[in-house]
Amino acid sequence: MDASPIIVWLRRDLRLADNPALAAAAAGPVIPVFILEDGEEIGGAARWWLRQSLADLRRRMPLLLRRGEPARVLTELAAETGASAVHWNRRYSPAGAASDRAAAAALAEAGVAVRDFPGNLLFEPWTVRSRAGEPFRVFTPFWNRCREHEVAAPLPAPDSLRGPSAPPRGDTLDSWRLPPDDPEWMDGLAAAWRPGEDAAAVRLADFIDESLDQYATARDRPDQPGTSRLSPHLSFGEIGPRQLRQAVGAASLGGGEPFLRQLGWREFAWHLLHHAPDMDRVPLRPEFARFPWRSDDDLFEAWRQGRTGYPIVDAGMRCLRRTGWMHNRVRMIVASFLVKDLLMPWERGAAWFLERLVDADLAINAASWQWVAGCGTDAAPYFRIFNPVLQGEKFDPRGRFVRQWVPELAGLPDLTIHRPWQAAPAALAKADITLGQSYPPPVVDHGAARRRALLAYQQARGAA
DNA sequence: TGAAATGTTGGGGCG
DNA sequence: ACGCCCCAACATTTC
Repeated sequence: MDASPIIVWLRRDLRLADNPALAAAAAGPVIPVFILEDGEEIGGAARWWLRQSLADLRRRMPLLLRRGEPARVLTELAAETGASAVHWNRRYSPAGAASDRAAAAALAEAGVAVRDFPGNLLFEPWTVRSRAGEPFRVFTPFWNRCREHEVAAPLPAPDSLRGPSAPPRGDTLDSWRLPPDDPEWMDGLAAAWRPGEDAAAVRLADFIDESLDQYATARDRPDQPGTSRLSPHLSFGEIGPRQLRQAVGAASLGGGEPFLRQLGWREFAWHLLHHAPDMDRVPLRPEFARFPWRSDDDLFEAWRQGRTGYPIVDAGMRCLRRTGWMHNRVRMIVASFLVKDLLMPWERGAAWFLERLVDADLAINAASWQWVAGCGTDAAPYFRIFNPVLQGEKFDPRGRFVRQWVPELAGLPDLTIHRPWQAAPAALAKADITLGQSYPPPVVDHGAARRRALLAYQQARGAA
């Protein structure tokens, strides 16, 4: 007689390798299921990625698709298939954890065993504590403490997966209509990315071969391919952090430490969100609740479309629109510009990032925007204001990145590519640029904007 | 994981 | 030869 099957509920862990929930079930018949949850908030670019990633996974395992409330879907599926247990790898967002608790309760009620596993983070957020037993609020001591913890080695993919003798039926992927009906920017995503576990492994191997050794310095250069570009693969769990840690550690190249440190920021963000579940909406520093933001739809639209008149900002925003991704250095620059030069509330920028980033990650996004805005606990001080011209000249010195995404400026010489309004009339004419027509003049003067931001900060601090 | 304002120093032009 | 001034260049402070 066939052993009763185990349901493996896959979420943002769309992989076969290093998947503890799957590995623990694979000895007998397995029913892997992905559930499209009612009311789940997922941005347009992420929906596109999810569609591709699920399609890829279904070519490699008999993945069942169902939609609805997980507690109901899973109890029904267990009853239908006679499954004895449901496995999953834990998730850590407030909504995700609540949904998991509800599912666990319903399954227990129905007499179905539940086993949950760690696998999407290196360290469970509640296990990292200071000597005093408190959660950390500053990155460096957090990361130092993490290094004292053991990390399990990644698990191999199961040798084989066996389904039940009578496989249940589910939805078709197409019926979910995941990607928005907007071909204009879907094409850009398709040209830039190949979702899926195999593609993630190739990307990791290429990164280690080509870029890891110089990562410490090259990672700051948007004009060079120095970063891993693994973020969307990691976000969807096509590769797990333990796999990254092992692969990079084994390479023992120069960039290993700084790369793992970046993984550390991911861990820290989820640590913070675990202990401050409203961090995506509420500033961690309470005095920022009364900050005099100036929401302005026209300026926000200029930022979103990449028409601020600051080339490095516009290049980044257009790259995001087109590819669903932006270099981390450029994310800091455009975020600083929105929050400090335009005095716009950081939540508006955060919402746009979640809508358009293929690597949209609730915790990292909230922690990073709060870091830039200065309202996080371990944040850049508010008076630390990026100058978009100097940042551009420092990190894109030949203007290669700007020329790629703001082609109307391509004819300007390197000397003025980051400050076209200072180019000589002859140089503008030669490059076929008319400021105000082919390219906008700066929407704000950075010097004046900086002074205004400092004033607003003092005002908010005084009022607190 | 800043940048601007302010302070200090030392070489060289010049009367 | 000497003192004075100018101003890069660098360092420190401030936001």
